[in-house]
Parts: sequence; structure tokens; C-alpha cells
Amino acid sequence: MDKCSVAYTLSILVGKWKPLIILALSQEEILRYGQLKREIDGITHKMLSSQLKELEQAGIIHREEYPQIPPKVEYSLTEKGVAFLDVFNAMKIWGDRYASP
Amino acid sequence: MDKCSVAYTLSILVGKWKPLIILALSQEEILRYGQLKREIDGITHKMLSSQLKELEQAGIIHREEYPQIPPKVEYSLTEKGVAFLDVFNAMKIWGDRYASP
DNA sequence: CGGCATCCCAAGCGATACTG
DNA sequence: CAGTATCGCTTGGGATGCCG
Repeated sequence: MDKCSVAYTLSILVGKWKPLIILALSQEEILRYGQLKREIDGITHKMLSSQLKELEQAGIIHREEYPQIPPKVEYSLTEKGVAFLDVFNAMKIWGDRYASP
Repeated sequence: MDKCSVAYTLSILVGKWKPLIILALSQEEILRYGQLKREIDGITHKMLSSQLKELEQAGIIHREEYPQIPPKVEYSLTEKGVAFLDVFNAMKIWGDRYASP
């Protein structure tokens, strides 16, 4: 097994919140900032902002900003992000099978 | 997608070194402590010890101790650990397809 | 040879406040 | 409503040393 591509994938999962953000967006297609914040239990304002920015830079999510007052920003998964769900699916299968006592 | 089983799987991947340990053992079947240390570039004594212990407690790896002087300890993947390679495989597929720029 | 304990720094993260 | 900045705590993990 080649370590490099696995390492790249792991780099996406780094941090306490990124997986939860991706999963939240996988369920709702499109979510506004505030909706995401409510979906993800316990995440702080700062963390959500920074993690969203990192995921956007990684090309996992798309950010759509509407120039209006009050501001409105929508987030959604890119094709790359949707494909990432295969990884979560493998995790889910393994977790279902082996989740601890 | 159920978060719980995914979260359990993610908990296995927590830390800088656990994925590398699992991957190393996936390539060699059985490795002694010192061999693992040499396989995994840059890992410190302390980290290898602690991560091995955690993986053993999680049931991912098997620890076989030979009561002799000098000590000899062999590590290998359990069935649960081998099954975990499916997760890495999904990661590899995604990484190969989408690795950056 | 392999495990465990100690010390210590840096990164990660939370709380809070300010801005457009 | 969404984003940025600052501060300080907590924790992961690196370096080192002792023990069976």
C-alpha cells in the first residue's frame, strides 16, 4: 500500500471537526454557516470558520457568498468532497462490524 | 450516515503515528519492536510504545512477548486490524484520484 | 531489547470580543 | 449573519534517562 496517497487523505481528516463538517454537508447538500453551526454540536465560531476555510482550500467544499445585508454564505460538497464519502463509508462498515464492547 | 461508527473508526486513526504502524504491519505480517521502529521513519521510542499499547487495547494488533533475555516482542495485526485495511484502501483510492493541486 | 517515567515546548483548540 | 483577532489553557508528542 502506497503511503503517500493515504497520507494525503489523512491530512483531510486532521482536526477534531473536519469529519463532522463533511458528514453534516453530506446529509443536507447545502447549508448556511449558521445552520452548520447548529448541526455540529459544540463547535465554536472560530473553529467552524477556520475548518471551513481549510476544507475550501483543499477543494472539498464549495463556498457561495451572497453579497447582501445581512450576509449569507452557503456551503456544499464539491465532487471531490462527495467522493470522499466513500472513505467514510468504509469507516462506517468497519465501525459497525467492530465497534467496541 | 451514522456518525457513531464513523467516530469509532476515527478514534483509531487519532494521533500522528497509528496509521503508519498499521500500514507497516500490513506489509510485513509480523514485526519486532525494533524492526517497527526502523520501519517507521522518525518515530520516537516513547511514541511507538504508547501507540502500540493503545492499538493493542483497541484490539487492532496482537502483542506476543517472549520471556527471554534480551527481551523479544512481536507485533502483528489481528483480524480486526486486517479488516481495517479496507479503510486504508478507500483512502488510497480517493487519494490517488484527488491528490492535490 | 523493550517498557515506563519525567520534563518541556508547541500546536490545537476554546472563550471572548470586535468588524462589516 | 458571517468572518477575524487575541488570549490563554490544555494536550500531543519530542528528548532523555532509568529499569527489568
